[in-house]
Amino acid sequence: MQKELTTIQKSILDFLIDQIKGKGIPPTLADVAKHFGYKNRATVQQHFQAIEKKGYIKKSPKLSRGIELTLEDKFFVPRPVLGEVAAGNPLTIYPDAIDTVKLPTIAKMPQDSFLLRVKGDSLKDAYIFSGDIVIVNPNLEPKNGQIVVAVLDDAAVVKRYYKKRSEIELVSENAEYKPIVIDKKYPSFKIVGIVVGIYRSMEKKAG
Amino acid sequence: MQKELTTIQKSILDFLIDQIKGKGIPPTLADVAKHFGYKNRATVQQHFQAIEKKGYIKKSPKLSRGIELTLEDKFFVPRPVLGEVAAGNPLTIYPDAIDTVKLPTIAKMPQDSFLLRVKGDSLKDAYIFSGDIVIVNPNLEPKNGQIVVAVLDDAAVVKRYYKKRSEIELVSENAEYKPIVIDKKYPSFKIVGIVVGIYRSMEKKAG
DNA sequence: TACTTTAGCATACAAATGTATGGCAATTAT
DNA sequence: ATAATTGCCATACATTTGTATGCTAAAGTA
Repeated sequence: MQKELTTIQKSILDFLIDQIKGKGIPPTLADVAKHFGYKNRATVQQHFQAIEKKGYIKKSPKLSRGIELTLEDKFFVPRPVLGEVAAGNPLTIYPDAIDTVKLPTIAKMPQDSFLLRVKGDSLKDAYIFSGDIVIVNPNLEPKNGQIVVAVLDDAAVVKRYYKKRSEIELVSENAEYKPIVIDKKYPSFKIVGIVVGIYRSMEKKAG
Repeated sequence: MQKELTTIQKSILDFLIDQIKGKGIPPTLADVAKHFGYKNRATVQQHFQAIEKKGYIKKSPKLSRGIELTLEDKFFVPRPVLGEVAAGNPLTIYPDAIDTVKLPTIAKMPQDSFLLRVKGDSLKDAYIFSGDIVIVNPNLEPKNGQIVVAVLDDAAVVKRYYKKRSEIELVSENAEYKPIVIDKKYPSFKIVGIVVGIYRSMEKKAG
């Protein structure tokens, strides 16, 4: 059983995961200190010791960057699924994480990106299906033809994005659904992010 | 265009790949020196310079373990893609997808899953498409109805698995392809593993 | 109140690490 | 024959890196 991490310890562990999974190489004490604005490596050192004591990482003494994640089998990283998003008709976004999926480490998770589970089949011609997990990057500008997550009056949809002169079209890749057309001035409309990847677990589907 | 590596440079690069892929963290000069029996780090240093000059790696100056591989896809950094596998007709497994990875290396992989890129559309009704990455676990026994990777005469296929009395049926989820029926005694048939997940990147598909 | 945990700082030090320079022998190319 | 490349070694040096120790302060707990 693992003890609870404090908020700061958690954020440091997140940074470690981010670096190891993202950059492929664990950071040094100095790297972490710099990232968090610490003036001293010893501060990070002590955080590492605390995190290791609680069993979340393992350190190889004297070895530079000798930090290993002990979390899991390394092939999958647990990530929170923030909500459900409709590929057909709009669905409500839940404020808290609704689920956790084990995301394969190959899946590129850019900084700040998050996961949503897709409901509905309006994107079936784009090969996205109900139950799939989409990886959403909120820091990218949508380009025409990309699949985006958008919010309309507190409901979220996954659609293909097309910018027109004075309006934005959100298109389903399923003839049964008609495009949603939004005037640019529409108040409660917002692009949440771009879908950069899809993951689907086969574990429970045997037939 | 990349220049040819010498035999020694190649073996050092192989070691680098092996460490980065396998251990997850690039080695230091001293690590490499020790592995090859060099009495001096400078020797490795010079090999690195030569290899970098030829474009196979990139070094971050002054940074410990600051070696990056430039060959690869980067998208699949944590795991090499071992080859392509046919969802339609059998396809040969390419050993040169990443030139150091051959099928036997499966045994060498520290964890228990590997990746294959799917070609063909025979599983489109199972929502797996050409270009998708399937995550394969070789340590599971196939159950009826599960999607498996199998090898038939040096070619690999992804199909749904059904065990009959005296034979095994590999079924495509696409009416255009007929099931492959294999007698259990068939010599060059082997189940490689079970597909436990699918990952698809959207990066390059903008339309 | 006293004690523990958390969070941060400063300083000091040994070892690890990357780098620069020069030397030497063998091979290969010009 | 000369030059360039390859492969390896030695030494020296500045940083980087991990570690140890002690100090301060805030917050929570017994």
